[in-house]
Amino acid sequence: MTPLRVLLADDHTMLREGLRRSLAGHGIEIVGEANDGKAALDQAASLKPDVILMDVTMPILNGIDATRQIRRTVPGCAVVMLSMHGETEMRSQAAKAGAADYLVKDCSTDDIVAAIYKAAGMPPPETDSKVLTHREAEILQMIADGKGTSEAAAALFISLKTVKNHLASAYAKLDAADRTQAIVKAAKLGIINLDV
Amino acid sequence: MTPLRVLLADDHTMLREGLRRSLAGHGIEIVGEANDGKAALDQAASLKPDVILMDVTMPILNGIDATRQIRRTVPGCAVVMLSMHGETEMRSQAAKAGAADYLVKDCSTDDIVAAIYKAAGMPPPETDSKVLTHREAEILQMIADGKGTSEAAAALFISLKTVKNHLASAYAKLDAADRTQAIVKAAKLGIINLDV
DNA sequence: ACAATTTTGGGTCATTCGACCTATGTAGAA
DNA sequence: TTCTACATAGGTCGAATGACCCAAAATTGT
Repeated sequence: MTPLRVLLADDHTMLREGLRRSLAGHGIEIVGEANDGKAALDQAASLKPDVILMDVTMPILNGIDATRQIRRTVPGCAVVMLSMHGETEMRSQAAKAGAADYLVKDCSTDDIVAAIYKAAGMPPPETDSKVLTHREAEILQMIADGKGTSEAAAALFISLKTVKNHLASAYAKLDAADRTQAIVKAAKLGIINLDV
Repeated sequence: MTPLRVLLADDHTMLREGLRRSLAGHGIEIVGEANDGKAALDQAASLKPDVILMDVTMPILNGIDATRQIRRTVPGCAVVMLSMHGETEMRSQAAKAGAADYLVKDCSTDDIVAAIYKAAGMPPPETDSKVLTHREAEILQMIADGKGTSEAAAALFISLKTVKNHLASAYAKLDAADRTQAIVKAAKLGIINLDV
């Protein structure tokens, strides 16, 4: 019922925003973001997230060392490590530091979601909040970002009619009377994201 | 810059929601709500809010006793007491327990805001995010809550035209092209609230 | 008392929106 | 293969929306 509370720890803002977007709609709530290992440590203590998605290479304090300390000081937080490459060496170090999992950054969103739930000791919510199709959610997100119907159509290289159809379908599924309600409801469900 | 983190402790859900609404748009973030004194104690420790708005009469553990314990265990949290009545007796007990202020529940939102900032040792943000007039924000909130234009008009006993005018005015101030963008922007600014 | 702001109300206009309908191609599942 | 779901695209139609004007109470501040 209550969404998994996740902390993002990565020094790349762009990647964090991408993750924030990608993880929306999977019952995952991003409760905080950290730029470096030290910040991750602090936020882990104060926010007590269920899971921390932590990059290996970060300034000030690297992800491995941060994980080791977090596992000691905040044992309730599971840590999923992210890395650019899949070096065996790193994997074992991460495991030794107490990481629940180790992912390479080019894996799919579903992989990340699965790893997060596995780390939290929960099964992924399957069809849970997957009320909307990818396309519907994508278009709804663009509307929430301030694009108009025709702008969304242009950006996606599809017809205005198609955008309207997807929106209409989304409204029906969300039981929303208009796009404003749809945005609000989708945001509440975590299907789209109003941040950034 | 960063909003004041406030915890609401009151056993009346309705009053909490009202406060949540009222305090939006004053640079105040409601980080949690508690139903009773014990929950307030727990959440004060875990959330470490800047200020706690605490009712005097609550089940399990009353507000005065909860305040006393919180002031001892989480000295960083200032406590503003709320009461139905302004008994002198209570006031002095609250002060003795370490409350920063004591408000009667029929005071205005501005009074509460002022008390919260005073308790946090900060000046209220004056004209800060007061981009919209009360009426504009009120109507925008109703739209966000799923009401249509005419429903809002009916609820406020004013003309449909007036509602449209307020909305148009709000759009202009928020630099929003339509109501959806206006809702999103207003929510980001904390002027309205998408929760509840 | 006066000025400024807010709230209220009106009108017109083109544009957009959402409801309702059908239809095609492409997947994937049974 | 057949069936289902999805994405794509079109049409029509009435209603709602937003842009652009305007003005008069009511409130507030000075």
